[in-house]
Parts: sequence; C-alpha cells; structure tokens
Amino acid sequence: MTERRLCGSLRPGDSGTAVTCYGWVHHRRDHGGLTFVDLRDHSGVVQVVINAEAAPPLREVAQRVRLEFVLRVRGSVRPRPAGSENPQLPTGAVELVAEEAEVLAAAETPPFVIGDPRPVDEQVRLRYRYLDLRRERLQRNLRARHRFLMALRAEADRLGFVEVETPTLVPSTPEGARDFLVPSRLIPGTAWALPQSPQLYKQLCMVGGLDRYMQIARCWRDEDLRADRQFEFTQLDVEMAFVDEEDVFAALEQLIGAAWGAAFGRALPRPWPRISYREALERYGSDKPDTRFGHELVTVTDVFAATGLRVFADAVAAGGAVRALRIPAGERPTRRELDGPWREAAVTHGAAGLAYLWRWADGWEGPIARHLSATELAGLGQRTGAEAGDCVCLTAGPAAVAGAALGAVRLLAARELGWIDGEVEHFLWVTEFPMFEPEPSGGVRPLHHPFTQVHADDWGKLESDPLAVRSRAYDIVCNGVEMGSGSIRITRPEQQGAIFRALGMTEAEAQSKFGFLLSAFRHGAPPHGGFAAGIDRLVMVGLREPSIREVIAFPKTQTGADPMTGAPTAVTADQLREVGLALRPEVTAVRAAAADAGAGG
RNA sequence: GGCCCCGUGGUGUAGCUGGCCCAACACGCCACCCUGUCAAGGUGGAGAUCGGCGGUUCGAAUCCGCUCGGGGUCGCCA
Repeated sequence: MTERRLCGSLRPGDSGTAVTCYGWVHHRRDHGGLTFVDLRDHSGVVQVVINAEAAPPLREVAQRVRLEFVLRVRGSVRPRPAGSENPQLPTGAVELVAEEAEVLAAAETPPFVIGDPRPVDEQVRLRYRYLDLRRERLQRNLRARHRFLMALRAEADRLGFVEVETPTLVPSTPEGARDFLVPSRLIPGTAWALPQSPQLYKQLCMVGGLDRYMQIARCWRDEDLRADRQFEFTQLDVEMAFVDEEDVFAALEQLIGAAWGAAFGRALPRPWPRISYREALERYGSDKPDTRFGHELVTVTDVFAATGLRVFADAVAAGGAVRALRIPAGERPTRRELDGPWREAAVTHGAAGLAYLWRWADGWEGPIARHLSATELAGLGQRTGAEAGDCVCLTAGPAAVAGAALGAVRLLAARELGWIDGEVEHFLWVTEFPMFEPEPSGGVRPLHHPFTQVHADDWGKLESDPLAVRSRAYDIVCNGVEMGSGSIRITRPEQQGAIFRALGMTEAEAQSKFGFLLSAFRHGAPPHGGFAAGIDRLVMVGLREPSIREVIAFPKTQTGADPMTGAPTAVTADQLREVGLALRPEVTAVRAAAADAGAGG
C-alpha cells in the first residue's frame, strides 16, 4: 500500500518507504541506460530514477516522456549514492527509484520552459496563463495572496466583524469612475452597473444593525489600466458603527498587520505614522508620499519674493510657489540627466521646466545662477542646507503644480540615486483630506465621496470657502502607493443636505440618486465610518512585485483584453436584441474592419 | 486623447551609421550515442524573410509614413 506524497516533501527519513508521487516533468536527463526525471508539483521537485534493469514498460515511459508530461510514479525512496547528492534541492539527498510509472497526460512542447526563470514576454505569459501559473513566481504569489486573505478573514472574525456579501448588480451612479454597464433583459432600456465599491450597501448594513461589517469585495471601474490598476480588483471593505478615526485606524492596522505577518512573515510596527494631507504635500509634493527615504522638499517662495528671475517672479506674483530639493554631493545627477529625464518628470507633472544649481565652496553655478542675487542664493543655501558639491533642483508655478512636479523629481531621484531601501515598507495614514476639489466646469465635487463627514472646525467654510473645507477622510499609503481610503461618514440628514447643496445638487436630484440612503438615515442611523483597502496592491507591495498583474491569477492587458480567452468578444445581433440594444453604424463598421484584419493577419 | 519604450525562428536576445544577413547566439525542439546526472554531455538536424501595410533606394530586419499589438506614464481612476 502506498500513499500519495508531495514531490517536494521527500527526505532521507523516508528512505525505504514505498510512495506514489504525481506531478509534471520538470526536467529529463537521459543517459542512455539511465534516465533521470525531475518530477514537480507545487511543493517542489524530486528526482526520479529509471535504470536499465527496470521493467520494459517503465523504460518505455522514461523514453517517451517530455517536459510537462503529467506522471504518476510509484517507487521507493532511497538515499542518493554518496557524492551525487544535490544540496541545491530540498529533496536533494534522496531519489525516488521508479517501480511503476504512468503517463496521465502528454504535453505539447510548452511555449516557454516552466523551470526557466528568465522573463517571458507578458503577452505570451497571458496567452498561456495556465502555464505561467505553474511557474514558481505565480505559485508563490498566489499562495501568499491566499494566506493574506485567510488571515484577514480570521482576524476580522476575531475582532467581531461579520462578512456580508453585497450585490454585484447595482444602480449606476454617474459620479466617480466610469461604470461597467449590464443591460437588463426584463426591463429593456435600463441597465445595471457593476459596483465600483459596496459603499452604499455597507452603510446600509450599519443602519441594519450589523455594526462591524467586512467583505473581501470584488469591484469594477471602467478606467484606463495601469501597473497598479485593473478593471476588476479586490477590496478589503470595512465599516464600523459608533467609531471615530482612531477606532478605524486601530482596526485596519490590526487586520493588515495580521495578514502581512501571515503572508509575508514580516511585522509592521504600530501605530502607523499620521500625516495630514497638507503636510504631505508640503514635505513630499504628494498625497501618497514615499517615506522610505527623506530628501524632503523645501518651500523657498519667500526667498524669491522680489527676484529678478522671470519664471520665479511670475510664479510668486501669481500666488504660486517655488520649491527646492537638495541632492547631496557625491550623487549629483549630470547636466544631461537634469535636462533630460529629470526635466521630463517635472514637465509631465505640469511644470514649465526644472531649474537647478550647484553649490560650490566659492559660490553657485548653473544656468540660472547669474540671474539670482547674492541674498537669494544665500537664502536658498540656508533653507536647503546645501553644502559645497550639492545640487539644488527647483520648480516654480502654481503651488499644486510646483509641488507635484518636484515631488515627481524626488521620486525619480530616489530611483536613480539609490535612496530607496527595497527591503522595507513604510505604512502611514494621510489624514484631513480636503472635502472638495474644483470641477473643470466651475463649482466643486467631492474628493472622496459625498457621504464623507466634514472636519468639525470647517462647517463654517462650507459656503464661503468650500475648497478650504477639510474632511474626515483618510488614506493608507505604503511606499508611495495608495493602498486604500476611508472616512467617517455623514449620517445626519441636515448635514447631508448641506453637502448636496454645496455640490450644487438640487433636493430632487439628491432624492432621485440617493433617496434610499437618505430614507435609511431617517430611520435611526448609527454614526459610522470605514475603509476600503486594495488587496491587489497590498499583496503586490508585500511581495515586492512591480505590478498587480503578478498577484492576479488572470489579469488583463493595458487595453483591457485577455489574450487567453480573446475577451472582450463581439456580441451577436440576437444577444443585443434580447437586451433591447443595437450597435451604432460607425461601431459596426469598426467591428467589421477589425474582423477583416483578424482574418487577414 | 497625449508622451515615452518595445515588436527578429517555440522562448530570450544579437544585428538595426542600408548591401558581407534568404539573418547570428543561447535555451527549447527532433534524431542518434551515452548507467549518476541535476544549466548532464557528445554528434547531427529542423525551425524566423525580421508584427502588418505602404514608401524611399539598384538594394531594407536595418531609413520614412501609417497601422496593429505589448509595456510605462500624464489625463482619467468619487
């Protein structure tokens, strides 16, 4: 009687026992009369030996198998002959002497070798994702992700959270991201949306007396894809009644900390630092600062209040800012780099350009040096702390632009100059986000969402200076990546009404869009707040992967396609008719052209 | 919608200041040899017209234009 053993589990202590292993052919070494087959399953690889004395059917299998064939091998474990142990393998001290082997499945030559760690074109990986999944990287990542999710659920349960599943067919709301629409068959001319988040439902759970809600929730947003954005993504969604910021922070630190330890084996020091939105912009030029390194920005607007340098003077006169970043001597970028990628980083983020100066023992050098007065240069040196050999980069413009541009330069500098310790993670809370942001067409819109509670001190500015109103919204940021956001919510109808008015929404509009929520809030709504954390991004950072595609089993390309299934696919006229839709003529033409191109190529 | 990078046999690359390239190297693949290898080894072999279309040229993988695809990024992402 033999039992299944995982390939990677065999050890010298198993010597003499009969076992059966199942797995894929990882490698094959044929010495003529002697054949080695490395058999792989998720646990690892074991060397199977088939020699000339083996039964003919067994030798036939040894002859026939190729990479990625699926085998069942029965045999006995024995220590390898002295001198032939392989210390690189956990199973390297033993081998499995085959007594019987069965090919359970043959395999075509794979497009890439599973055991070869060299990078493969991402499109090829996605087309053969089921093969890519066999490789070590995705096995490790998906199993770590699993442990992360398991730990989150266990910890949430321990803290008294109840997981509630909310609908995935929900009403469309025009605010925020673009919705994915799902046409209704029974009510032609109407459509569902896939939820961008379970926001409204989880708040209704609060009203429903589920005072600690959580969900590992799938969400959808039809926006352009990025390294850290897919159409569909997974959130740790949390909502808590009778809490303030500190309760939410404590719960999230506990949940993510537990999952981090379980999945990545690393502890996250608590409590996580807090920084206000305003301070983050001031010190880092970003509302998602990478705090793994210092090199903070310095505001030097006042130094150049009366400068003769036109670009600075104009910025100051317009109420803007001049920001500075000191690059220590020894790691100074070259002029070519400054005028190239560094300037490009600043310009991409809206700046007119990137100014720079070198400080020497006997003065300053650089394209703008001669336009600056001795007082200004002295002030710059004093404020930035620049010493001989240092370089100082400067941006000028509207405060938001100058900061964002130099913040981008700071990140580029960090990458180029090796400021980042890749072995650490710096979690922090960014607090006191503004309630509103300006809308291009005039007016304001919510920065977070319209159910966010207003900072207690700022209600008075709601009408007079809405853009100055702070909210009780907060983000989790780690290593310069936004990991999620949340807020303490509004639950009092009159406060909610005031926000809707500030947004320029009429009573009727508010009623038609959110009537059910407003109604719920009139039936005894507990004060509450919560958070939504991006699981994909958390796991990505935890595994030090550069993209969330590396922690998602079946991701899509940047154009939102799936090279494996061919999705999205054309729909038939019948399908459309059933849901009451028709394609516009120009769309039909584009589809036909695409079909031709596909057939021709 | 904008900007940047990339596209050569199954995979990863070289070639890309035009002709020596009907394309080279490594891995993989096929055949044969080989009883201790584990990036096995040896011998031999198959496999790409250089993403697609059009242009410049006596001549293009190499230059130009358009286009498709992949990646990064700005906008966008309450």
